[in-house]
Amino acid sequence: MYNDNHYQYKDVKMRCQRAKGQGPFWPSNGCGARMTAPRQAIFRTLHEMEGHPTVDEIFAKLRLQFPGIGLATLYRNLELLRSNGHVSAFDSGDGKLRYELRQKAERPGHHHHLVCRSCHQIIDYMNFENEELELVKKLEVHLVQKYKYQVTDHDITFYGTCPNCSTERA
Amino acid sequence: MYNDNHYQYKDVKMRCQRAKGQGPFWPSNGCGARMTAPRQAIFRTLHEMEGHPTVDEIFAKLRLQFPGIGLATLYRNLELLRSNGHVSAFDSGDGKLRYELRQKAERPGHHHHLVCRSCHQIIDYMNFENEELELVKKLEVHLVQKYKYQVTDHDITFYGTCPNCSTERA
DNA sequence: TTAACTGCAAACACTTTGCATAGAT
DNA sequence: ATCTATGCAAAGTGTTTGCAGTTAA
Repeated sequence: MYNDNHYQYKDVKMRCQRAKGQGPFWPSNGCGARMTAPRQAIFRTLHEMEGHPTVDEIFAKLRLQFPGIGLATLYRNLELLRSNGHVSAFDSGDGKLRYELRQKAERPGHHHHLVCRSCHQIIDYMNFENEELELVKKLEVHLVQKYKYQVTDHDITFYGTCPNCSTERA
Repeated sequence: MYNDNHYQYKDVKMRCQRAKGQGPFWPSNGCGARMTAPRQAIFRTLHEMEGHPTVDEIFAKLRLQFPGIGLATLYRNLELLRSNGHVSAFDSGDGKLRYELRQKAERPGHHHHLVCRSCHQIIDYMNFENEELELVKKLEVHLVQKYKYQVTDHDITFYGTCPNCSTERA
């Protein structure tokens, strides 16, 4: 049973996950995905969170608003969102997946990550110029030609040691 | 007990993991790391393997040469090697870590990854020109200045669908 | 009305840890 | 002689799955 039902639907468009070429949006499109209160709460929580929360961080916050929700529901929805492209999953090296809304509003420019190998802090950066975009485009075209991959996205991550961890060791 | 002892030490230089500024190399440097038969076999196996094997793939091959070795030993050594920088760990998105010798010989040029979101196949590519190197350098300098990170390395990954998985879905 | 979704708990897969023993230096 | 590494098994951790009941459409 859903323990809490006071959230209203948002204008969330969820692409159909099962068939291609079918009506692409939720709700009532015949592709199966339904908007429920727990799912609604998950969207809401993700929108409210900053950074790259882990599943348990999301779950903790979620439970404040929606006490009865189960962890499995969160996992199932995150996977659904990921496969729909609404959310991206990211492994910072500590074994826990971290999630992030792909577009909090309307594609605010993609960013990349700067990860501390020691404490797993993650910094976003988005200092890309045309230069980067050109290079990436070039690489993509090359990869498509050479390997016949349909490239959908990319990820650039720098690893290192954050100021805190540097001074700790020094 | 070590069940197999017919491997000889190699000229593997393992950086000390515990203190900085101390004698940096193994063996007999006082930093604690010792070369043992199982460890030797792990090095050897990694050298022999292509691609980005998972732990169980490494373990399977390892057992052929060194039947008595324990899985925990492999994990412990991979972590040691990773922290020493001899090996890099990489998550392709299927939840299993994949390992790769950082330098099979003498830094043969780093490569990046092209990952299939569907079957998790990984292709290496190394088509980087000066262009890329310059861009990356520029970004690194920027990141160091702005965030005070000591950047040690980076990773560029393209995601998409491989030819096999594309045709399967079509 | 029916097919999707949920919560719970049990199962899972991968990794880490405790401990007594073996081994490198 | 000392202190690290090993193998085994048990514990841990994060994630997935089976199921009976609930709910969106």
